[in-house]
Amino acid sequence: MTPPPADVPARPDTAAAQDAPRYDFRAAEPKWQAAWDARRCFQVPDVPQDGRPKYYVLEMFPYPSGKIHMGHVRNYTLGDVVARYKRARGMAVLHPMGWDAFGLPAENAARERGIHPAKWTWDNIAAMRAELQRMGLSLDWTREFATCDPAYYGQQQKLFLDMLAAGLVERRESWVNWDPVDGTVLANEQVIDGRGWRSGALVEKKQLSQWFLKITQAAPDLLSALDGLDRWPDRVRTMQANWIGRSEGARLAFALTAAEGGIDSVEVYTTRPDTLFGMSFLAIAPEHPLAALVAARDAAAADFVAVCRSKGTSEAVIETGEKLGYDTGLFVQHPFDATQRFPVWIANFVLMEYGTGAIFGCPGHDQRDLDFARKYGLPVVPVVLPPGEDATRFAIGTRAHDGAGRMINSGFLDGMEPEAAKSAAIAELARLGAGEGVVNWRLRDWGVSRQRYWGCPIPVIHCDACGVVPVPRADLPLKLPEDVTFDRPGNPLDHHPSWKHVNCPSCGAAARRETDTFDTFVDSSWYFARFCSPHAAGPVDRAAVDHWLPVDQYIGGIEHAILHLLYSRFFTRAMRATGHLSVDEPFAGLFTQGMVTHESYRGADGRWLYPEEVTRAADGAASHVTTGEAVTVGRVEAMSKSKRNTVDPGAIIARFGADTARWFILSDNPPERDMEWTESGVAGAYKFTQRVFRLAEGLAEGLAETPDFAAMPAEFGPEARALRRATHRAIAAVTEALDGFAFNVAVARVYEFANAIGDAERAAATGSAGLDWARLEALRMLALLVAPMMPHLAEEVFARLGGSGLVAEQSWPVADPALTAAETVTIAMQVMGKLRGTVEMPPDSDAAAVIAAAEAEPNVVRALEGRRIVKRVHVPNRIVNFVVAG
RNA sequence: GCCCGCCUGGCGGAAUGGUAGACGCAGCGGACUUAAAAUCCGCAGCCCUUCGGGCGUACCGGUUCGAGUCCGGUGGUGGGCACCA
Repeated sequence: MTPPPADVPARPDTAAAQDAPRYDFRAAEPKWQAAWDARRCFQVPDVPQDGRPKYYVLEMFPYPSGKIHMGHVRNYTLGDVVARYKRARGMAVLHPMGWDAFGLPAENAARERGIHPAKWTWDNIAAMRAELQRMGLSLDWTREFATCDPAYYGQQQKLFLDMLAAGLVERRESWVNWDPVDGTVLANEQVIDGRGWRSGALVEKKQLSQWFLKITQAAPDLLSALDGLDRWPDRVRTMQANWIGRSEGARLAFALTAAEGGIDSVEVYTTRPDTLFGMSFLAIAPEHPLAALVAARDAAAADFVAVCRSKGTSEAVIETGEKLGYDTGLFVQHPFDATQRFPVWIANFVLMEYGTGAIFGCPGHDQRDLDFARKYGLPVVPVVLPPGEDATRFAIGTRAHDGAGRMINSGFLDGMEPEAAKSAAIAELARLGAGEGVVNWRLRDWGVSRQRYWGCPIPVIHCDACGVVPVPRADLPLKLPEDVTFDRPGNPLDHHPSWKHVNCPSCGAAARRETDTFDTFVDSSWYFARFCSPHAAGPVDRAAVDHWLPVDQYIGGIEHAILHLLYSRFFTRAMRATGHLSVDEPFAGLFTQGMVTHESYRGADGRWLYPEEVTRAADGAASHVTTGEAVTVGRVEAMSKSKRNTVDPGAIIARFGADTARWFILSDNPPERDMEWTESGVAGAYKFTQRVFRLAEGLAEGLAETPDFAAMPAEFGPEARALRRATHRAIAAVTEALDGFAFNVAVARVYEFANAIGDAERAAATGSAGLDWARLEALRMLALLVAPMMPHLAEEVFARLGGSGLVAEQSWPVADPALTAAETVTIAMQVMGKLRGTVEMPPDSDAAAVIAAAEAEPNVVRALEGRRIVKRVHVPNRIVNFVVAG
């Protein structure tokens, strides 16, 4: 075990400090967790009858990697604060937890270490569950499930068959990243610089027949319903809207001057039909059917297509790579002027998945087209003249002009603005029968087939006579075979000796099971619904989902802003269409948290070092704890295993306690921002847990007997009144902060409150009337206010102050407005917006009184000297501002 | 490349268009202690010589009596880009 860094206090359990009473979290945390458990504080029925309003809090469930990381601690702490707070506010809170348990890492572990994916996964779940339970989360563990359990994925298979029957599923060809050496499909993240991560082989695109969920059918609804998601962050809604990508444009056909293998025209989608007269070439995707025809007779074209194919399927790679083209020698005619001909190029930046897989190139007004035209010496004709430019001299340089202006060089469109020209061009295309105005969507159908073992089997059978036949429902769940090996490349399901060989349920002839499994995004697209009735015989219990859905507050990482959330929104619609639930949106409220970051460290030899291997001297110099060699402190960045800048939550909780970890993670900064984990921050949070405990002990020990909380004194002295004002202001402020997800502000208000209690403790010797009672009130309220954040400490303090029952079962306190009112307000006095002083006034003083007070202030008088007051601005209880002339 | 964020003292951050820097961390000074740790109290944006004044929320510009906050642009930095979860 490595010694603690120099700036962290000695281990609390061995620290000297015999004089100060110490909060023993090691005893308290398990004790209160057991107490909550015994009282089943956090369990709710599938269909409650007690009339409390429902509140469903959900954090994105974890992938069971084996250990929780700080991102989990942050996510589940945020959710737990909400759950505990809403429960205290009188709501029936559903707060479940489970495991997103299928996925690639389990197969990687199997290949690398020979562990079966199931054993690896279930062992990881057991370890992570224990860690989560030590955090003291208010979870209903009776609802726990893992997606790799047939009890879950069998229900998912039923949902799929329902969607198949409802016409929401389709089988078709699509392109995948193929590793020819490993004989396997690669995820984009497994393609590194165009090569397979394990084999190093050049990756190629390959076409496979795959299952698709028809999410594009829902595109208009998925887009328009975003408006109603008013408790989602705007940026997530914007990102989804852009992803769905509705655009208005034109679809038009360009006739080839000579037909190629039966193809006599190329269809193009464009959002800029107004710029058709600026065309200088036509470009098709390397996967376009016409490209294949050309490649069949032209070896150089075939080579070019093969090079493009080696780039993989990632859009980021395609769009950032060098723009390359191949001139096919073919020509198309301009739809408005058949005498004009343009070359047809195959271009690597044209995406087959978007529009029609072909574009017309207008270099003057599209940057990508311009880059391409400059590279290959194609003409650049400006057709939109920017305002203030001279048509006879305007030319495009290295920047395409995509802004406003008037049409030039454009025949019948000349003089129009682009918007009008779009309509006119579309009308003309329609008149000529060459094209039409269309709405296009960027969103593509959701390919759910994966050539992997550790996923939910797709429940269909392929029969030569009958085609695709669903697995009979009586045979569900269709379980994964357990006797699989990972000693050779490819999908173990595919080369299992017997699993895929079945008889056709329809005709009885020999047939083959589908050996693909579902994308793990399918598993996570309906788990929130299953949590409502995790033991139901069907996918969901209708009464349970009707009661609990939608999720009132969903919390997770911003990295899921698009795919997971969009797929879940689609799945909810598909489940409604197939009669499983009634809501149309799964998540009424969404909160996206930032990442947890840490400094990174490198030793003299360039190796990354773990934080516990590094110690910092007083001057900030870093060195290795054992060798003493100098350490380079690197950037603060997201915790990752490769940079070794991770901090193990298990170690933190063992050393400082769960409440300390929770408190620090909440206090550091606003939850939507990235937070930096620092050792001094944890130490500070730990000190505060002790301070709260000491404040409570200070009252309990300083008095012969604890005041009777039920008997409020008739009279309070000035100190007691001040404390009571602080107490009720803290209640109001913490409540407001929690409602607004401003947990760091809630923490700050608690600190202020604790400072006020400390002041009262020192004043206690004066014997101020009612002060002991006010201190008891303050400390009990403090316990209630910190309870969502530090639940164990809250219970301990509350119990020591004579509270009966559990804090977890107490109602949230309510501030008394009579006690929170201010006696005076501070009004800022400005001259021309510059602060010249402040004045104390009774609240809601009228303008004349405030202005008179300001004009009597020497500093203001000095600033006004020799100037004429033009205007006096008065904002009640805030400021007075003199506008002067001269 | 495209889409979306973020940028305030040494650090994390606070601030319905109305006193910028609450609160915490680190720091400095003091109390307590034989001493240290722990604890408690106080100070603290930068600059000018003080009463007082100037500057200051990445940078440039705009709207406003008044801008960290609203608008336009620039720079830096982070997330996503469809088979990682």
